[in-house]
Amino acid sequence: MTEVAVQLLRQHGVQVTAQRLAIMRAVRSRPHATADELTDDVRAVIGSISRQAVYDTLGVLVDKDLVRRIQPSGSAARFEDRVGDNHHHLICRGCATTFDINCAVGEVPCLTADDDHGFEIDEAEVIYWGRCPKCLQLHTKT
Amino acid sequence: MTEVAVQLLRQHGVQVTAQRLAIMRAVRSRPHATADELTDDVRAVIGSISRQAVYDTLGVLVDKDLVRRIQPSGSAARFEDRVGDNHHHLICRGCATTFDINCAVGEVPCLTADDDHGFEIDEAEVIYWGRCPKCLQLHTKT
DNA sequence: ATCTAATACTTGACTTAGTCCAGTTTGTGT
DNA sequence: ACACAAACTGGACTAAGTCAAGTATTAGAT
Repeated sequence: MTEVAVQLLRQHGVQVTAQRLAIMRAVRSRPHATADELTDDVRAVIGSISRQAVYDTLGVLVDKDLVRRIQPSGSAARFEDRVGDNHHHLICRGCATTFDINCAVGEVPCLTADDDHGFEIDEAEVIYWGRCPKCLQLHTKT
Repeated sequence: MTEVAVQLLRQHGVQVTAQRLAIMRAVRSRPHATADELTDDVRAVIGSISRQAVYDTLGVLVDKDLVRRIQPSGSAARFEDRVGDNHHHLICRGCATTFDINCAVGEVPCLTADDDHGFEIDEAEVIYWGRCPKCLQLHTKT
């Protein structure tokens, strides 16, 4: 029985390499990590990898919709393997902690703009900004 | 009669300087511009300005809610002076052209997450991604 | 009108995130 | 096992933004 990651890659016509598998596992085990954090994780497992391989692979995975890239203000891009369910994100302005949020109103109302200006829209990205409980305490708001 | 920009700054307890006024006018006259583009615009008007002054000023203006910062994937931060009305954005994946979009469902449904994880949420940012008519033509999709 | 303290601006070095490119290595179908 | 396409490495480079020290400007008090 072949690992699921291997199958996923094959299914999408992508060559299977040690680096790619390690990156996929890293994304899975630490959602919302930056490319740098993933690089560290991968190095801890397979010894070494070039920065370029990490960026290339993440690019390929995003392209094949095996991984989703989110890019919040003021921080590097983050990656997650939860794809295809149109969920959103809640990010702390203080510490950048990120949570997944299910689509707000049950259906997918956020997916339809009132005027599409002739665009072919393929995604509606929603980010909720605020402060997590921990950061609220620190900035003593009386 | 004092210019509106001057009044706005004074009202928010911010010193009025030639640089700040020029930046505010630039943001007003070219919405969704990057810091670099604004720098160029300002230089064209008042001769010269340091990069730092531009970043500082934009930071102050964003802080005082006189300007809003948006940070789309794969491009530098962009700024606009339309604030306080919770509108969203439609961005072309091809050329980064950006349009304002009024809140999708009339009310503000996008502002409430189904589970706030104890966060104090202050903003829901929505970005619609797609391809503008021009870019659709180029990538001949038959 | 002048002075002064606080605020803002300039310059230049630095950092972080990411890309480009040339050369080497590895995966996969035959 | 072979060959070639695809992927990886290493190093230089770029873009966006920040830091810090010194100089100039603003705005309120005299």
